[in-house]
Amino acid sequence: MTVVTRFAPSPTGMLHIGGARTALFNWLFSRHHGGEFLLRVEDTDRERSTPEAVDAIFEGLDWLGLERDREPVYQSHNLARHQELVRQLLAEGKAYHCYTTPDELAEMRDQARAEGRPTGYDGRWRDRDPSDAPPGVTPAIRFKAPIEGQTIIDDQVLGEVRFDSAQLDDMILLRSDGTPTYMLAVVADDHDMGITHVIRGVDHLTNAARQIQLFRALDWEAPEFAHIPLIHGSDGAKLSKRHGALAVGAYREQGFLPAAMRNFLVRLGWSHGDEEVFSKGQMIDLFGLGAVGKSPARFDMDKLLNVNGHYIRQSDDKNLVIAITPLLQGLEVLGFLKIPIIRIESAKLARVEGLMPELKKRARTLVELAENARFLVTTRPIEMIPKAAKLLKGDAPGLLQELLNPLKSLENWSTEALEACVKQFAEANDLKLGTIAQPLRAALTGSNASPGIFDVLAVLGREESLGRIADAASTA
RNA sequence: GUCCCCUUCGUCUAGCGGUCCAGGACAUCGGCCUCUCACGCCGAAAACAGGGGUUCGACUCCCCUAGGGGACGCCA
Repeated sequence: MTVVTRFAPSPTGMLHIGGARTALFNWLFSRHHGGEFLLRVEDTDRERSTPEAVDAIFEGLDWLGLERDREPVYQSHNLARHQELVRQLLAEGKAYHCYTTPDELAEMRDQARAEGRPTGYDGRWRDRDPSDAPPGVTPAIRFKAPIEGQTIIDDQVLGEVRFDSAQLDDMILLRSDGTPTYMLAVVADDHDMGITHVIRGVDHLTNAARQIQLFRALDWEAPEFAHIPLIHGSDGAKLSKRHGALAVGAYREQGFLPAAMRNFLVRLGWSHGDEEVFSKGQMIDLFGLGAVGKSPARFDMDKLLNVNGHYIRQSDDKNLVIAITPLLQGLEVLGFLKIPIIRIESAKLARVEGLMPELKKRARTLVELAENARFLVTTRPIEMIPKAAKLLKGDAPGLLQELLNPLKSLENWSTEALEACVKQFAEANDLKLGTIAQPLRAALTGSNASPGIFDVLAVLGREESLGRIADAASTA
């Protein structure tokens, strides 16, 4: 049997971190088994679904590298089939018309809660004669759920979970306006799409029980279910925008790499011994539902940052330059067009690439990387941060002025030669290296922290370096 | 309120009855490297929620309590 999984978001919002992980697990599971990963847009909701949200979800999945097989299914397109199924259930006596109004329902729930009873629908129209139907009320259609016994979910992550059937009320299959509800649509579409494994958040656990009942009523075999624990915020509460429930697009903007995101996400709930780093291929090889934990995980930004830093260090220098070039240019939005504010000559980009091996050790996001590389592409006189300006007080300008001479006469502008030259200068003047290196750093980078100063000198080149040093020397 | 699920260092987790005075990673704190900041390396501190069982032996199995989470819509 070929494994077929699906990711079924409702396009009422962005693709957030929890949804992304659900998608990842479904994708990994299908890839591991050489099966298919499908996408279904659950847009049975009236106005709440938007095309923008659909686009955002597709973009998010693309960015994460979770390619789908087959074209996405739009649940709303299956309206006729859903309605037909309800007619069938009705004809078989497995569903019935319910004339209870929303107000009555609310009243019923309040009372049940007050009396300590389950708050579900009490089945008041289940066996009532249709001739009792009040005039002017268009009925909804409810499922005639089994009253006795238990419904058992053999969950691939949680194990066996049982619900007393009495606990599961008669859910609505078709709204009074004739549109199908989620519960019916999911079952119908999962069956029609040939879904073999449903992997989703535990918030769907009770739904699984209801859906199993529906599968039985329809005489269909239910898929396997796997309910994965939710992701909580750093304070243990439900994940909200305050602590990371951002759209995946927001993470891209913050400079996270898809590979890092995948690695971070897969480790939230899944593990393989002591291993922390997994390539796409390794994840696919190793992933299994048996190694998925049952307890909820908290979102940890520090860990994400660390993982991202790791992947940045592993990345190819050229690719990193390409990735940060737009950040370096800055983008001005004019209508639909994004236009670079600054044109950067290729010679300057070459500097960035030259220093990249050093730069990438110091960044945990692409945004940070770009910021740290910015001094390489700015034009003289460069800006100084306050801490750098401070380094250029006192003797510093004078020392830099003196350093200019040996530097100017240097034949070979290489890291090694530059290091030898500056060290010799320090020794000759009885200075600790730091005494000259720090002002030099400020002069060249405008900052008090940067990659090794000799590397910076070498990458900046003779002319630019000398110019920047002269600029700083004349601040006195 | 009813039902369901979960519970190992601050966080993510390893552990599937003895190999555990509990291992890894992030974060934290020391140290080394050192021109700064990083990277890297070395080291430290840090957990089996509590109580009962079962067993020769429980982090591992069962029960209870506590805490946390989820579901209870003519939303998905």
